[in-house]
Amino acid sequence: MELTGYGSPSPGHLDATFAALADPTRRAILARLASGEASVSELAEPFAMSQPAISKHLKVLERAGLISRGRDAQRRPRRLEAAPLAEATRWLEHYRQFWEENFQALDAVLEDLKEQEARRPTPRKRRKHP
Amino acid sequence: MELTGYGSPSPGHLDATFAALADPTRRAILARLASGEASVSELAEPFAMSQPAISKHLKVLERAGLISRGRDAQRRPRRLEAAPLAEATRWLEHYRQFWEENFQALDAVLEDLKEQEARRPTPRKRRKHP
DNA sequence: GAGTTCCATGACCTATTGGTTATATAGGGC
DNA sequence: GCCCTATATAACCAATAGGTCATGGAACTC
Repeated sequence: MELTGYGSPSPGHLDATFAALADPTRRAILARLASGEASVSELAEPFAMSQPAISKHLKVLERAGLISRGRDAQRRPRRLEAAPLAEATRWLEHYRQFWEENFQALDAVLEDLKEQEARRPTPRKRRKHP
Repeated sequence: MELTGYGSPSPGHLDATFAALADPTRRAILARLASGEASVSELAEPFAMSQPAISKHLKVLERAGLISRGRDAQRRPRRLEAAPLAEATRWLEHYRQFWEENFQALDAVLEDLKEQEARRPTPRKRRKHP
């Protein structure tokens, strides 16, 4: 089995990763696993749904590479595998600069508008976004 | 209907945000919008799918608060709204510490294995996770 | 070996997703 | 007013998602 290579941010994984993260039950499961591995029944206990439903969620998480399955007697403890989270984070980081700059830029634009409106009385046509 | 409010980063939004990010077409659209606002037809152009399909994707992005709609003549230029991305990133950041530690731990384990294998010839039973 | 615990899987149901085509609406150019 | 461009919307369809209940199977307990 191959760890997602460092070199190949194969975007197919992002699909599965983000899809897995889109469900609150699954996010809660990951949160639980962040504090250590846990058996299926332990993971199921907080939720008002059947064990098979949890197993399905676990399968989704596993196919996204977000968890792995161990074995300990009858138990199949799940453990968090953070690599896909790292990959997803890297994708989002790509935008961090953007939104941070964005708020600064917004301020700048507002300043600019104040100045310009103080000078020119009427702006013109083809408005872009306000 | 108005601009997506600045105010409510409720966690219900994480569902919609991650779900929106789970599709490669939508991620590509966001990437495109990171370099400036664009009309629907501009956004649709790179893709081998119909305009209504793109409009549907845009609706998903909009309901997730990831984009907003402007108006310019007949055009309805979309603009990136990074706030939900920030929220998603914050959720993931929660795990950053975890996976960074994890890789350190992995290194440590690998070191350890090298040492141990140099000494003991055969390891044993009741494996928990490798 | 019989029962029990833990988990996985199959069959089923409904709602949602992601695409299609066809049509409607809104605004600008002439 | 008429047509063209840009976008939205409706109706439809197949596939997937997220649950259910029932059953199966592996591994411990006694």
